[in-house]
Amino acid sequence: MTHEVKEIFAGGTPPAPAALAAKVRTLAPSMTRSMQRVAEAVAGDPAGCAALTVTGLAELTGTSEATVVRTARLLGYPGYRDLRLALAGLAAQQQSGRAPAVTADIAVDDPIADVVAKLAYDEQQTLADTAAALDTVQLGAAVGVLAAARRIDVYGVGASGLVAQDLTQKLLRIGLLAHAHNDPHLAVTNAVQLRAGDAAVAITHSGSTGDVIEPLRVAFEHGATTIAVTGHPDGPVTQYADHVLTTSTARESELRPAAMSSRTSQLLVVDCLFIGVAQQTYETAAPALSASYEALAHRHRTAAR
Amino acid sequence: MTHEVKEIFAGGTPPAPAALAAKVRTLAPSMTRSMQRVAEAVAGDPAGCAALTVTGLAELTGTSEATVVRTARLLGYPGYRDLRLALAGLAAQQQSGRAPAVTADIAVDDPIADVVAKLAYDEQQTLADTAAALDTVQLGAAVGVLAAARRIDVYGVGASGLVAQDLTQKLLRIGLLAHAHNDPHLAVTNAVQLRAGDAAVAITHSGSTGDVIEPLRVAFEHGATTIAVTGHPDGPVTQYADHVLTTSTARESELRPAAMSSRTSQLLVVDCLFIGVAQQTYETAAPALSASYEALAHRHRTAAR
DNA sequence: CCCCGCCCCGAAAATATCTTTCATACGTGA
DNA sequence: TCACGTATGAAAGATATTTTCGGGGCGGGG
Repeated sequence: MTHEVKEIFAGGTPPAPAALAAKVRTLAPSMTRSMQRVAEAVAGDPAGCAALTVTGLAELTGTSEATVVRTARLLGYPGYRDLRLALAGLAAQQQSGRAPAVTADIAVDDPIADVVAKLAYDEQQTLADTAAALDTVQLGAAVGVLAAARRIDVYGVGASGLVAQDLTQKLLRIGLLAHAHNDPHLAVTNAVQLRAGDAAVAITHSGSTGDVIEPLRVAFEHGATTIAVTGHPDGPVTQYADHVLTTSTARESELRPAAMSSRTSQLLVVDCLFIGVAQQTYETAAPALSASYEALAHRHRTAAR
Repeated sequence: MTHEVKEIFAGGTPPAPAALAAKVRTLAPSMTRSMQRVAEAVAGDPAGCAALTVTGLAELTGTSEATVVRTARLLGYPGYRDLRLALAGLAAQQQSGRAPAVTADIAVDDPIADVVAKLAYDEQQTLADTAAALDTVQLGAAVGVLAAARRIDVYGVGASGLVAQDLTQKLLRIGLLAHAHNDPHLAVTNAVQLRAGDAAVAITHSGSTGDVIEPLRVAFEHGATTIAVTGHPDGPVTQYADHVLTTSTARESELRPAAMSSRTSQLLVVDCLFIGVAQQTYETAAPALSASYEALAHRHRTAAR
């Protein structure tokens, strides 16, 4: 069963071009120890690994050929051969293009200027990873669903709750009927009302937040079209999701909780959703946007510009 | 014998990195007809050829596998396998070189993939700008204020309200007494309670949002230390701010409201504040962080492994 | 005009590489 | 402790690559 799911997922995701490091991080938790060793080697030294055959990489990581192939599959490639090609591409990009730039962790005694630089760099990296790994087909489908939905419910708690509210605020601005639910009970209560033609969006980094999965399940079972925005596409939440949008998972450190970069990633996805929907509903969205600007204008003391 | 010579030559020339087209031209005269066909195909469509096996490329060029291998040798690679890897690298380079052309605005008819690329690029740009423009002295001072504050009130409405909540969530996690106010009336009511030793933070992009300025003024006048996070440091809000943190102002377009990039910018500033405070209060912050992780753990259905 | 020899070229054998299968060992929960 | 499911590597099986080898075109000499 589990394998079936994995294979379907792998099939749906076309071979990643340069978002490999991100994918490794995203999928690392669902990997076995041996596979993690392989993934680590691959992410750590793309150029070096590209020079190795299956057997070589297996020996290097102290595993077997089978494990290497399995890892390649999990990362979304048909086999090791293709992973190797992608690796070669990645290596070439790294070498020619931008600085590989070592992301040092933020330390307790870093001066504040370093903190700013490191944080900015990390968030930029997160954005790049997310954009590279985002499945545009799924995104397009999700946009279509939202644009056509009679009503949109968005679920998220904690840090993801803010992202849910952000999406809702934006959708409301272009005249769509959206609502963000923070309270799990109320969320479920409202989810019961949904039916075919409605849309439900669940936002959860872990992919296993019960408080968010539950309303999505109810919405799903009542016939609403469901969308999951998660960093763990193999988590339980995807069971009830018609469309899955994957956010990138950056490694966290003691001082920097995962919530920070997952939020950046989620916001990018949400922004893409919003722009996509705005494009599709441009006729109504544009006037609605201007209207909301004007309505807000008088809340500013002086026209600041 | 002839082979010996070729091998020596190949050995002396390290695998070409990206100067493949040049090499093809240089060596073309010394190639036989069939080999020229292969070389031409390779130079003309690296990406396409990288996807082909020896047999595939042989068929495409109407030649045989042997000829393909011979061509690869002539180009300086040990065999076709290595040529293929180089080809993949070249293709990746070409593609990435094309990407930076996304400076343009987002148009109504942009395909979804372009939207993703442009949004990601813009937000990255915003981050870079913000980090570069951020006054680390002011930031350091603000961090000191928050770390020492008895109580922290954060004001923000609309999109900035979410940023206010984000900051509050984080500060609460490390054991500080923080509260976000969305309701302007309640915000003012609470601001009256503040006094010296307390801190108030106002978040407003325009710098002229009355609903946010008002509570900050009250807090300021009651002796609290005040911090403004704004994109318009010359706006009214700074009158009542002891410390001003400037967020970057990106141009907005019809489809992309200013709220989008200002939010990115604000979040970076808020993250920097948070990390700074966490550093200064590390002794208490670290245990508080771990505690909040554990408290949350049981809200996840299954340990995602 | 025909013959001879050189070397380009591709078919097929030989080899390397990748993939799949299967049995074992490991860890986990009852 | 046992039973079950899962992870893992050894080896068989399938592909891809490389090598070998002989046919055949082309130019020069007879």
